[in-house]
Amino acid sequence: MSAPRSGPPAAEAGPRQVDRFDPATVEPRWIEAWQNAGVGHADPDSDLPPYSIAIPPPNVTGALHMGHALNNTIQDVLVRSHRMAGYETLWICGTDHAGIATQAVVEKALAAEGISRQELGREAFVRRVWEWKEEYGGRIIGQLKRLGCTLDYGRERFTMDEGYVRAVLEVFVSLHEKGYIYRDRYLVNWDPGLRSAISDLEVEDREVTDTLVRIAYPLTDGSGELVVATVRPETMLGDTAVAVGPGDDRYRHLIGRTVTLPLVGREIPVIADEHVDPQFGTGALKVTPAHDPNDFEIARRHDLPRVGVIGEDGRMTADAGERYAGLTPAEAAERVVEDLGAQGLLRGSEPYTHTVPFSHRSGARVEPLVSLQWFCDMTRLAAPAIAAVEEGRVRFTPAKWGDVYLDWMREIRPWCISRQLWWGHQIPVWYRGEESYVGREAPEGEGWERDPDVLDTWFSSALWPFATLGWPERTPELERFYPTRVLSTARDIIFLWVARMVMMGYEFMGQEPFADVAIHSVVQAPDGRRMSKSLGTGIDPMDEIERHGADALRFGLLMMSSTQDVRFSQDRIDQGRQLVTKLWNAVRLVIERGGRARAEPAGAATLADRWIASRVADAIERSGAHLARYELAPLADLTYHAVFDDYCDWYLELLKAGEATPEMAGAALEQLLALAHPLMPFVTEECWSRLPGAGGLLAEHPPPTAPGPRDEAAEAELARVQEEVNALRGWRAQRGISPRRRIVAEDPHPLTGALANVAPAGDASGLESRVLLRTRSMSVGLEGEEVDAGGEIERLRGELATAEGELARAERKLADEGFVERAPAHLVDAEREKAARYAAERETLAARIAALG
RNA sequence: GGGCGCUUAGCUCAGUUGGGAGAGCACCAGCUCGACAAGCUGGGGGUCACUGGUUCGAGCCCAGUAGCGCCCACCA
Repeated sequence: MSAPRSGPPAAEAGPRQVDRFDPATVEPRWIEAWQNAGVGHADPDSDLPPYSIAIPPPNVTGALHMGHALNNTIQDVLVRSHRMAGYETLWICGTDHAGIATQAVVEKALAAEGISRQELGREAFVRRVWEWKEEYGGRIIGQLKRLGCTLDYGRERFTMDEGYVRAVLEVFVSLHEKGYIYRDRYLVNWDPGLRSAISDLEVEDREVTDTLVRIAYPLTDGSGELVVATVRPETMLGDTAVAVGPGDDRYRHLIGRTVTLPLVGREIPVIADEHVDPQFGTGALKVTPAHDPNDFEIARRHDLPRVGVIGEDGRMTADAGERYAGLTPAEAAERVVEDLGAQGLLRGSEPYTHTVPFSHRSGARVEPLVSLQWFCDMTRLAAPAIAAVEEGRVRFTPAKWGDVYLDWMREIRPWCISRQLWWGHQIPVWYRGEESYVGREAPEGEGWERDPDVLDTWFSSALWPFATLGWPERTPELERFYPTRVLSTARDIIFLWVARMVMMGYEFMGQEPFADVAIHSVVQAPDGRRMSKSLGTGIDPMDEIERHGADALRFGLLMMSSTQDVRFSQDRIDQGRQLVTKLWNAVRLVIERGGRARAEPAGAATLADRWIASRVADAIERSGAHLARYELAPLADLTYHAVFDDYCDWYLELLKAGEATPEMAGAALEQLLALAHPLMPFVTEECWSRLPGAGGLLAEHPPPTAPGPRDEAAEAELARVQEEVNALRGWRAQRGISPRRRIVAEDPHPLTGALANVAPAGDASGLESRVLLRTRSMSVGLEGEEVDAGGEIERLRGELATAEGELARAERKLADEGFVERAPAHLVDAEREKAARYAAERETLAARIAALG
């Protein structure tokens, strides 16, 4: 009887005003409250067992990106859980100076002012970078706070702060004394864009189509020519040999003779080397030791000279000859081909697609060239780090990443640690004439010049887990919190960073830097591409926080997280937001019904109470198991369903129906808030603060404990209720019967009655003639309704068909001797029970159809 | 060239030892009943990439094929 609402527009009020949860106003309050309470602060003198994590330090250039948001959410979940569980928890906070990246950003800013770093000079430039760091370095820390991360902000470190510089110097000097660090003229990956050497790990291969040119090298004695193939014709100017396969009959007679290098006139030998593939090109390989890694090795084997024709400026050197010096390699290539053509020495060309190294940093094509650099030999450092993973003292999750790590470590090569940059740890080596000095401080005496190069950023990052704790001093923090417990990261820096931390940890602390390495997903753009600013595919986590709140973002990211790459899913963030709202509203209801925190269940617990206690116990148990295995998505999922399904959908409905007590409602809610808190700290903290009887911060609450024991009987009984209620709801929906219309049933469970508006039939036999729904445990009828025989028969026939299908299926299985003999007994029994039940149902249905028809 | 991973509902993804395929979103239908319309209830929707094998039984184990992705690698 709903009269159409009419009247003045004012009366048409929208939905009733509700007290909504607003993350934008609530969340910042708690950041401050946690900070004031010292929630992230770690005390090395505490008696509690330690639990520490070192944050992968974000670059000072940076803003929080989605990968940071996920990684730091994971770490905060771990840290908050352990803090609640009674560990003295330290989450080490800090940022990385990120040599190349930061220098590039500042250079770019200078360029906008029309200044180059060279014009500014080194000292002034470095000052500018420090200013930049002061201005922007704090931004990402602020963003971590906004995400809810409970780092120990009071102990913030920077990879170039005073103490850290001491640690780096100490390590360099020590490794040099041990003979691991040495200086050598060696072929390195030269980045002409950066004008610096870069390490193997900073090189990426890209596919490029070049032209393979065939060039004739005349034999010196004039008896013919040898044709070589190359994609880099300009490098011929630096050739010092031609190599052929040792077993290649075409060229056997030429080995030991010489050819005259065109355009240059140098007489160079024809040599035999295993490296040459007779099948490729002409089977003759021009050898340019100064600009090709293979040729470099060939030259070593054959003791050939090296002629560098490309310089560190990326241009042809004087050794390339007057006609080419100063040109870019591309220009030189063109001119070389032209000149060779003029001399009639070209023997054809073809397009050739191959992979070519590019700088990961500047994007420039890497120019391999021989250069004087500092290297660190890794073989001795690697040994204990390999053993650690083999023996399980450092465990990767998922374990396959341990194999990837080991494969790389076992083939480890020297690490080029010097960079021709200005921003970074300057190499602690001084020169005076032929003398050199390696030390923590400048040597005594006049005329010493410090090595201008700086160390690879990862050299300092490798010390992070112990340098941040005060090493080389034996500080209380170091004693207490090293080794850390877990390193959380994506897989892309396993070699660059993780492996090097393990090596340095063993070398300088004699202990692994962390017990676990938890590798999480890389978050891709929704279309599967990389999230990147330049591609325009980036999604800013701060935008998501602004729109949906940090809790929703955290939950969504955890749901997405996995062991493989995942596409960013807005829907998961929405799911998080819904859980936030649900929790909020649940608390409102519980408060309204007199629920309290820390409530002692007064009277006898009801069935519903026993059931929710058991469900909460189950959720807590499972969450602990997931947490221990770094399974964050299942953890988030079970939290969602514990709150949504068990507590809100079922338990609170029972509470409203008077079948549960406010005491248990409060007690269970308290534990669910504690359970969800590490995932969604803000809304849970806010809810906690509103719950009568609650005091103190949820962040400092003990870990969730079940408000009652596991209760199989209660769970089984409620499963029956759920089955009945679901059947009734489905039936009502199908028949268009309002939930408000009361129906009768033969022997419904009392809770079914309460939830589904069902009353026991006064006269069960009377009901039998108008049974409209049958579940495993009850028959349902509608009072006052005459059964429409036709429609009812049709419906019953449908049910009959289903029952017969199920029966046939069960019988088929039971007829299978293999199944009956070999399957576990409980499965066979279950199948027998099923067969019996459906057989009975078939009879009942057939009888009812007969009665109606 | 070597290695690793992926392929499950329209979309994004779960699926722990092999024992009747799940979630969120989307879609359809019905609901304002005092926690929640940022909601509730119900529903439809899948040849688990393909082929073969092992097994009483395979999304799951094995072999192979195809497509996609990632990592490592010194063939001009």
